Amino acid sequence: MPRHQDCWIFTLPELPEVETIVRTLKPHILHGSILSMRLLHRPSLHPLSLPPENVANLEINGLWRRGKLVVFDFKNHSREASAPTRMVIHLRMTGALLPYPKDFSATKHTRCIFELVDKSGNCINLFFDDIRTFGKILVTNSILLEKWPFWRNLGPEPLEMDHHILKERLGGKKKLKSALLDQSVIAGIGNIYADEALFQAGINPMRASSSLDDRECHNLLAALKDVLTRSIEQCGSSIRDYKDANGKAGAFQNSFKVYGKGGEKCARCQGILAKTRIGGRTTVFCPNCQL
DNA sequence: AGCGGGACCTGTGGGC
DNA sequence: TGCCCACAGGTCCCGC
Repeated sequence: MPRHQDCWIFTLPELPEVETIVRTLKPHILHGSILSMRLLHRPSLHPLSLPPENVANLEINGLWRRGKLVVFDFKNHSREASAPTRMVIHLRMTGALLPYPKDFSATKHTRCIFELVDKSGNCINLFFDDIRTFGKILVTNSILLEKWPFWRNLGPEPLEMDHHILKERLGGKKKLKSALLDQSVIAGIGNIYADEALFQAGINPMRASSSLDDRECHNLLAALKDVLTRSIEQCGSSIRDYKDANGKAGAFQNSFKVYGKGGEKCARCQGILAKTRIGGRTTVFCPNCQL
């Protein structure tokens, strides 16, 4: 049976894409119950995870985002101490969470299937599809979760930050671009929004992160909030069009000023955008506008 | 401590 | 048409 997902799928899910996924998934699964978890690909389970067998009869009473992570909160009906109270999914590069009626089958990229009953009593399969298999599922509880350094060290949310905090967070010795991608400095920023925000703020990505003054930190945070907020309003960015995506793709890719545009003209000064690598990541910026 | 490089992975696209 | 290879990205890990 052909798939016609009601939720967006993305490559490279960063903060706005994960926010969009959470928002579109909520009406389908919030206050539903996960009956079971069928793991089809072992490596997709996080090494710190409780076993999939522990997932049984868990009511989803919270679904939210932290950085690039999707977080499920469970109410435990079985009252067993071993029952998970939380599940965290990192989609990494190509992960997707797709709810379908239960008679839809897996694809070759399906790594896990959650069988659930929604709040109206309909049977739903929530598919975790992941082409490149970098994504991880962590079934956990609040105590176990704190043993995961990535979670414990996750930096503050950029949309809830003020620029004094950003200045403090950027006080290390990294290059600015690397600092923005470091999830322990600030949560949720990936390659796309780092480059877009740095361009909008007119700041060179190769600068030492601690070299930014108050005004520059203020401008950078304003730019970050602006690109993230505008992207969320447009349901994120879709880098590649999945052929079966039912036309529901994000639109913010049409607003990119620098990402993927190395060698093209700068929209501001008409100079040529430079493409380089910083911290192993492709970085595009305008050497003329970004000082 | 930070940085570069490699590893992990697969689909895509350019060059020949 | 087909083959090869670079490339894309987030995070971890290793060695300098």
